[in-house]
Amino acid sequence: MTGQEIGGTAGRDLPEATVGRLAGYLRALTAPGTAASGVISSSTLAELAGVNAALLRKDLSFLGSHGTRGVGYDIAGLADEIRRALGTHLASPVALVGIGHLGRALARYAGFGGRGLEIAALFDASPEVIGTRVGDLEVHDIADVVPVCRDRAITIGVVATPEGTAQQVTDALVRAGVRSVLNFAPEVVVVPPEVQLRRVDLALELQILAFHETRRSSGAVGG
Amino acid sequence: MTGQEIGGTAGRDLPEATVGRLAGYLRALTAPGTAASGVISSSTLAELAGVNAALLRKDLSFLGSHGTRGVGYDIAGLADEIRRALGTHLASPVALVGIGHLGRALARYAGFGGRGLEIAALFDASPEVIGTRVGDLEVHDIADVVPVCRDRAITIGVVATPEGTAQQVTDALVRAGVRSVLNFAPEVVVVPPEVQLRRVDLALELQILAFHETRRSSGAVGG
DNA sequence: TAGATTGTTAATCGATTAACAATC
DNA sequence: TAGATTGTTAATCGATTAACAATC
Repeated sequence: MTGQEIGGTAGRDLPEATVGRLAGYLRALTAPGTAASGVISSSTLAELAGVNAALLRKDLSFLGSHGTRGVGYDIAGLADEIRRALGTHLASPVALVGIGHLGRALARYAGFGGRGLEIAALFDASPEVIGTRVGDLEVHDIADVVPVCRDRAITIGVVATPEGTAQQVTDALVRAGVRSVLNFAPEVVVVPPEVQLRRVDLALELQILAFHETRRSSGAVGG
Repeated sequence: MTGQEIGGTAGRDLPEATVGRLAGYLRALTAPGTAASGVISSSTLAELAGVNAALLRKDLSFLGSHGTRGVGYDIAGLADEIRRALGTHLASPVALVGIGHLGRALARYAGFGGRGLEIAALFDASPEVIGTRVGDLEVHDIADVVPVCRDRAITIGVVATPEGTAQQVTDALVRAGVRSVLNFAPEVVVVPPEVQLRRVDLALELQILAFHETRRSSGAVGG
């Protein structure tokens, strides 16, 4: 799992944490408030992205990116380099399972397009939802997940179903050829070793926040 | 920022990462599939929670928790210890701003109750939404955020509004006395130093997943 | 006692930061 | 040249893991 340099192509082997931040840099670079051309210094961009400038430079150095000493980074060029590194030009098709409120929020989320992601198929188990449309897409029966995903060459799946269903939904996605799963259900899901799994627990972040808040109000720490 | 032991009370000074996992242990301990009484070993619980057993024992050691060597941990007793450490018995009131799909998903999220969190007030800016009800709660005008939050002693806020509004909504929450903010909008938000801020970027997790997926399918690493 | 499992130490790993030589 | 800013090194920090003595 340590740095394997492959074929001399720079920017292949990015630390996990760097990948997560690069998206933030790209967002800052392309935000309405940022000039589209010209140069930007690491300290300015770092402030826009909310990180330390040394960390930003370190992250960019993984891309083999080269700014100009004494000057800064070319805005358009840097944006292109990050896009290339993240593969945002490839528009990976994504299957979204569970068309409740969270699923709809994700389906309509505007930010996907520019980030190399395209919601390509929607699935649900409820007869009232199957056959309806959300935006441009029709909601399919989860029972059809295998043919639909195969047909659209979908390899990424998002599980936004109610608690208790995540494992079977994930199993179905894996049978359909999905190799990466993002699970929003607050359950442990098991996948074969060749399948990548990430989890987002919406309540957890809030719980962590509440923990610190409670600690403060009970006077545990000064300041 | 290094371990300050305060007043001899065990479990006060938990590493950030430990706090996040404790919630997962509690969930596993209280899941339907787990016995409610008896003992459980660190390796069994670790598997249920999806973590390494040594890490689990280390996390629990921060609580001053004491299992029984050669036996394991008392299930009910451990659950209580974790609840106490996380403060889940305190039911912190939370204000939720932005009653779109994401906001509704959060408002109805069943998992909050048992986790020390209570959505106590809803706010939106849209006249069509203000005055409607979601579950037991009426949606208030965001303009009323100060009196409503003060009245209900709310110190935690969740921002689930469309892009471009997060900063002003956060400012309003801070004016209303909120000291911890969870921001779901994919923007950098600035808060006074005494206010705690966390961010969740829903698209980011998917983008990270897609990055690894793309890497694999382009043959960058052997599998 | 023998077997099992904790609690803790020490080693490892990865991520962040400060500092500064290189260089535009 | 003088000033500015990168790219990189070394120091630091925190989190994870393996190993094992303690002990039930």
